[in-house]
Parts: sequence; structure tokens; C-alpha cells
Amino acid sequence: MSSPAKVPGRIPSHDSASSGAAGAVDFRFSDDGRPSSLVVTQESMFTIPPGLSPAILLDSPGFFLPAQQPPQAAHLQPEATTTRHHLPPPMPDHTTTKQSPEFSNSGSHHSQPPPVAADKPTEDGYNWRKYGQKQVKGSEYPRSYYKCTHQNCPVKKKVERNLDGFVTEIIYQGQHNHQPPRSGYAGVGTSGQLQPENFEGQSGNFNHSRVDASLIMNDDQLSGSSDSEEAGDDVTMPRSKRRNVEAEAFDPVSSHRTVTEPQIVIQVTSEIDLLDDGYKWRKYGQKWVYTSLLDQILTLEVFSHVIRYLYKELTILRAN
DNA sequence: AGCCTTTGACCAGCG
DNA sequence: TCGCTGGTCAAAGGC
Repeated sequence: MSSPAKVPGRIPSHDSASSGAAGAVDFRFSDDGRPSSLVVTQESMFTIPPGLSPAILLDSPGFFLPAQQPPQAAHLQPEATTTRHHLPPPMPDHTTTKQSPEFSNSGSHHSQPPPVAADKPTEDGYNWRKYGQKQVKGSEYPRSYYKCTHQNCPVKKKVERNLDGFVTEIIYQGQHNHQPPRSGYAGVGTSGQLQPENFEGQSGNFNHSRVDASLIMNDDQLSGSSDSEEAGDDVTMPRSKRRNVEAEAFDPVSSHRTVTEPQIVIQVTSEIDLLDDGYKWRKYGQKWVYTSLLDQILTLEVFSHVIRYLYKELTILRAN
């Protein structure tokens, strides 16, 4: 990536004005004007599949990956009252005794959930091997270096976590030349990796059987906000400031309170029965749930809004 | 046994 | 050339 132009942007996610944290993504462009990389901040909300180029993402309705999302049958929950337990919990760092906010307040009477694997790379569907860690100048937190463990895969990523284990920044480099291992997310195992193939060809497949998307959006973000500027009015906010705002939005106290505003929760199925949310679960039943055609249409509608919003925002930013 | 993390050393780019 | 810095290597140890 040579002399990239860094363009800040935001992914509309939770109602950041209330309690949700906004995922943020910086698109970087190479000299020829083509998107070259993504920098994702506050990763605990969204994980951008590292194998996808920004250009591909814009064409792909299913590019949001939950960092840790319990697999569920696809469904919509309009007017639902939800708590932030829907949020993928951040991954605590074992080197600190502090509990992540999500754990420390997730139900005051819950027993302490077992700590997630130490310094575990983000659960974005790929397996990573940490090959270094360093305290970089100008950064408050140590930076960890990961390589994709797939054979001959050139993808690397740099992850910065704060003392609570929250990912404060993640930078992907390169493109995967393979599909994510189907056997599960990072940390689940390394077996079952697929043979290298053109992953890009699959990127737009909305019905891909992996967990392809999980969005939690409020009504404003669904009802035409993509046509207004309000959703992106802080697009020009400096990244550092934006990060501070996001940090505030992730305040442990506020993030746990019950949210009463109408929300629509979209969760797309996963093949795996991995409920890696920090708690231990015992499965006591299984049942086929048929998603109605209406639900599927609504799901596509939501993603359509998101993609249009992102594309528009990107276009505006590039024009400036 | 195999894979992973840790961590000090080493390397390369830059001013 | 030297020092600084970010990135990578690789041995050691853990799981």
C-alpha cells in the first residue's frame, strides 16, 4: 500500500447516541485511486472479512462478520426489546485481571464466564498465528502481529488492544487466497481448511452458509437514513476524536442497560454450533425454523440500505 | 505431537 | 554512519 489516502468512514451500527458502539472503518486508497485496504476500529462491533478488498465489500451485501456472534436462525425482530447481550462480547486479555465491560456487567448474578483464549485474534473466520508483539511509538497499547495460518496465504493483520482486551485498531494486509475454514472460527481448530480457491467469487453470495452478517440497527438507520446526511454527519470527525467518541459509547455502564428503542436484529445462520460468547451452553434441542419469504426480503432490504449508505458515504468522501 | 504464544534479537527503512 | 522505529524471526515453553 503505497502512500494511501486515508478516508475515514463509519459503518452505521447501533444507535451510537444512546449506548451502542459504532463500528468504524477507514478506507485507504492507493495512488491509482483503487481501494487498497481497510482499517477497522472498535472491532468488537464489526469485523470486516480480511479477504475482501474494499471494492468487493461495496458490492457484497454480506460483508459484516460478527466478531463473536452466536449462530442463530435467520430472523427479524421488529419492535423487539433487547439488551446489549446481543453485542459480540469483547475478548478479554488474560494478562490483565480486569474484566471486560461486557463480562463484568453481563447479568450481575451470572457466574464468572471463563476467559476467552489469551490474546486471541479476532474471530473473523480465519485462523491466525501470532508472530510478534511490540509496543509501537505513538500508540498507547502494544501491537500484535498475526499471520493467516493457511498455507501460502499472505494475509497479515496488526491488532492493538487496550488493557481491557478491547481491540482498538485492527489493520489487515493482503487478501486471503482461500476460503475461511468451515470448521469454525479462529481458535476452534485448524483442521478442515479448504483448498485455496478464488474467494472473491464467493464474496457476494448472500446466502453463504457461514455467518455472513449480523446487524443490529435502529429504525432510523433502516428508514431511509441512507438518503440523509444525518447518519454520517460525523464522517469528517478526525479519527482520533471519533475513536474517543466510540470509547465513550462503549462505556461499560451504559452498554449494559436495557435498550427499549425498536431494533431489528438480523442474524444469519452458521453451520457451526459454536456459542462462543463467554458462557457455557448445553444444547437441549434442535429444530428446523423456516424463514418466511417476507423475512428474507426484509433482510435483503436492510443490507441494501447499509451498502447504499456506505457507498454513498465513500463517494462523498472521495469527492472532498 | 502439533500448534500456539511469548519475547528478545535481528533486520530494513528512514532521517 | 548512526540511531530510531516498525516489522519479522525463531527459540523456548505451554497447552
